[in-house]
Amino acid sequence: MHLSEQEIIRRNALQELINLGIDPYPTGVFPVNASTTEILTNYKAGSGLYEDISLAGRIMGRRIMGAAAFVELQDAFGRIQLYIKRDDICPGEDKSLYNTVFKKLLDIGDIVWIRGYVFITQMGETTIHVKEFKLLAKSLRPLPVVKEKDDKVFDAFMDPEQRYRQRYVDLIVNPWVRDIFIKRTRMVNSMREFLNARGYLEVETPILQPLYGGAAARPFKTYHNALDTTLYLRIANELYLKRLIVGGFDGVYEFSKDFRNEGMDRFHNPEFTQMELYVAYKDYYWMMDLVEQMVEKIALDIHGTTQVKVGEHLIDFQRPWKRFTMFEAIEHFTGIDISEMDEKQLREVASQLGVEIDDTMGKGKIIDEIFGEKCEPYLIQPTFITDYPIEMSPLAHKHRSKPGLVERFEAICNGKEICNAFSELNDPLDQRERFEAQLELGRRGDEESMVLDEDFLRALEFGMPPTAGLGIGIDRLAMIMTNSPSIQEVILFPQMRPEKRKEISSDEEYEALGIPSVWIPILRQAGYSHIEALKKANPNALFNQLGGLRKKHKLEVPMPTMDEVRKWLALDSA
RNA sequence: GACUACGUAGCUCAGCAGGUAGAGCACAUCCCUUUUAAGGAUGGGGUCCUGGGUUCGAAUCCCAGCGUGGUCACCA
Repeated sequence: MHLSEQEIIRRNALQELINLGIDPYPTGVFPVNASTTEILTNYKAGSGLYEDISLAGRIMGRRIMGAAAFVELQDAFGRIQLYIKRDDICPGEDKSLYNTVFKKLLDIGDIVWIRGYVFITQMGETTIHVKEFKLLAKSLRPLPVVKEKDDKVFDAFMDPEQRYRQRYVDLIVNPWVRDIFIKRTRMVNSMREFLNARGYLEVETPILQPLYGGAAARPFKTYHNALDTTLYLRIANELYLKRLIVGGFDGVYEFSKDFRNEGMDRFHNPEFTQMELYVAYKDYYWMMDLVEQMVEKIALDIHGTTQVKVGEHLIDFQRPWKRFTMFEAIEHFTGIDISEMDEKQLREVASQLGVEIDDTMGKGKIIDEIFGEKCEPYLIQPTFITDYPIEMSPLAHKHRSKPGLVERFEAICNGKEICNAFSELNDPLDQRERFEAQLELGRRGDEESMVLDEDFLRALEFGMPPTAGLGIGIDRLAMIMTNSPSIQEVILFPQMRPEKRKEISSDEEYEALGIPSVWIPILRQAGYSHIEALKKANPNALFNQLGGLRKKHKLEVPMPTMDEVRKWLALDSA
């Protein structure tokens, strides 16, 4: 394993600690009776508070001045300054706890426990005067050091690749990241409270499904050995929740991790979270009211106000939200009333508006394209769009009065869909026809068409009450509620291409080639970190390179002969 | 999938009329008992993403690949 200079220094420090009889990774319960933020908000000079406190956390900065030092300690809530004075922690003759252990063997990143009392420095900073400290865990890798003054950040750790691959570092170093995920969880908690207060039952349904349904998407496929069968990771849980409505629950919901085998971008992660809710004896109008109430509550719970800043916009979730039918929205943004048009007229409108369509698209798809291009991006404040074309909605109930449409709505916010809901289709014969239309699309090559689920139809045939259903994208909503520009910012471990680790040969492998151990690190540094690379090397070039490195590192070892080098490479010494 | 930008020290970045690799932070040594993004001095640390090509000579120019971001396409 190749270690940087700083890593070697830390490992040496680790060994020295052990030699001093200090366990660098002790176990036990370490009492903590305060937190950083609590102290910073409550402490006042002369208040008599916090005279004997214990804290644990990570060292994030050190300013050493001879026999005293200031340390930045970070716990789960924030940072506080510590003051460590040599003669306080080393009252006797032996000053090694300060001079050696603290000054030389501790580093930024180490996790420590401290005990002391709070005071305020001459600079006015609330600080803990440390009487006692203990190392809880030694850190072997240098942490990026981010500094800040007057809200200006210096050397910010912002490379997205490193931030997402090493989220633990991101969380240590960027306090706003922790904040985003706390808000996300508060959002989920807020929804759960809202739904539980109404008596709906939180359930769990299968993630591994023999048939994937409930949405139009390509699935991930897997295999179960004992059952000798193909299974799919769910793309939605809709059909299972509706089975539960058939079963007699009158309100069920699930926070569902769903999986779709499609492209990734700043709005799509292959695994994402939806909350789906189904309530019997209700319709989509009723569901709109529920969504308004729930999202308004979320904004209030997270921000204490209904107004949320998202990018350039201030979005206000206060009820009631604007409502448009899809036809009204299109007329509003384009001035064209398409409600009575046939497919030919729609095609003309599309080309007139510069909306790209192709011959395979039917009426519903064309309308959807026009809406997606001309309306959706401009809907910034939360808006309900209702009454979608039937072709696009194979699981939604026919509109009670408008032919060709279904009782469906989406809430659009910041130019993006945040939820999708309908009066659920509960007519089993109609549902069978819709599935068959989907099968036809599949036969024509649509890879995302739905598959026919006989068991689901059987359930509907037993009778499902009129039901309102809702799917709400948790990641998308979290992006809005935390003002995050990308889905990766609201998923702790977003999907990334697997990190390729460079293969590095062990010392034994080098030695097996007859290479003296002193040369092994030199060879690695010269670029031959794997013996295969070494075997391919040109012996003359290698020989010269070794000579150079020997000089550079002032090595006291004899230079190998050309013959020896050729032997390492398994060449005849000709 | 297409286009585009980027990939240099642990971190943030400079260097690109091709000529021996730089800064700040971090790290090491020494001096400093209330400092604060950075006290002072000195010093160490690089397969300049990988592989080819052009060239006497490539971090720099060209090609390919890998990785990441952005835009577009796809994703109701």
